[in-house]
Amino acid sequence: MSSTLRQMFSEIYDRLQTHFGPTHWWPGDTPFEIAVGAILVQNTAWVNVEKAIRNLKAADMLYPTSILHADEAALQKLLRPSGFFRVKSVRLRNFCRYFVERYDGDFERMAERSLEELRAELLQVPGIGPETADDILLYACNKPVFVVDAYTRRMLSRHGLAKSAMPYEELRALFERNLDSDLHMFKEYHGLIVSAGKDFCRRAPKCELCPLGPMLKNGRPKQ
DNA sequence: GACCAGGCACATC
DNA sequence: GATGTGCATGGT
Repeated sequence: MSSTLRQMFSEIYDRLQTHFGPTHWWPGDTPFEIAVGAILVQNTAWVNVEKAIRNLKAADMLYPTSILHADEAALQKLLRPSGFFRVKSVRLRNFCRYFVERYDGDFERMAERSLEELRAELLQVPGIGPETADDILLYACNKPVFVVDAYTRRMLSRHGLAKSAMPYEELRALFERNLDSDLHMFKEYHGLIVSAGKDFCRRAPKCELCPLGPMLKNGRPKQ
């Protein structure tokens, strides 16, 4: 059974890759922009996050110290299009404070530490939960961790591979147990799930266009 | 005009 | 420890 799951996770990746090609996920010019996006995208559509990031860039504010010392009302105004702007301004500042005080705003220095140490630290920052921490670890710090998000849950539950209520850590472990630990592949796998989630799995209970459709039946691989 | 979107923290039971 | 709720904008 374990080897079956392993084969299945591998085939899911292959099929998505064949269908979508390279995703080059996550979008963002710098690791800091990636971290900001990871916080702003919490329970929010990405198109709205892009607007807020554009605002930050236009205001020349997309730097840890700029955000840290920004006027609260001014920061909130820039974040407005991404929703939840009052909590997000606080969460963004919490991350920037940690990042500047501990690593002098330098992702290379941050990445010198181990995955486990960084994950524990990030989860201590108020406003950074498991998914946001793993986004930052994988795409900004280049640590091989598998990101689980709403699309991932949806894909697994739609295809009968896991219950959507399964806790985050269990889902992450499920992937990490059944995949080789490979940074590039983890980045692409998540990018592919996002692509598939956006294009095929948003509403339909059965997504007939889904590249995984023909493979999965009741959670078992179809020969 | 309802409903949803790549979460998280906190309160309550 | 499970479950519910506030946070808020913008697209469908």
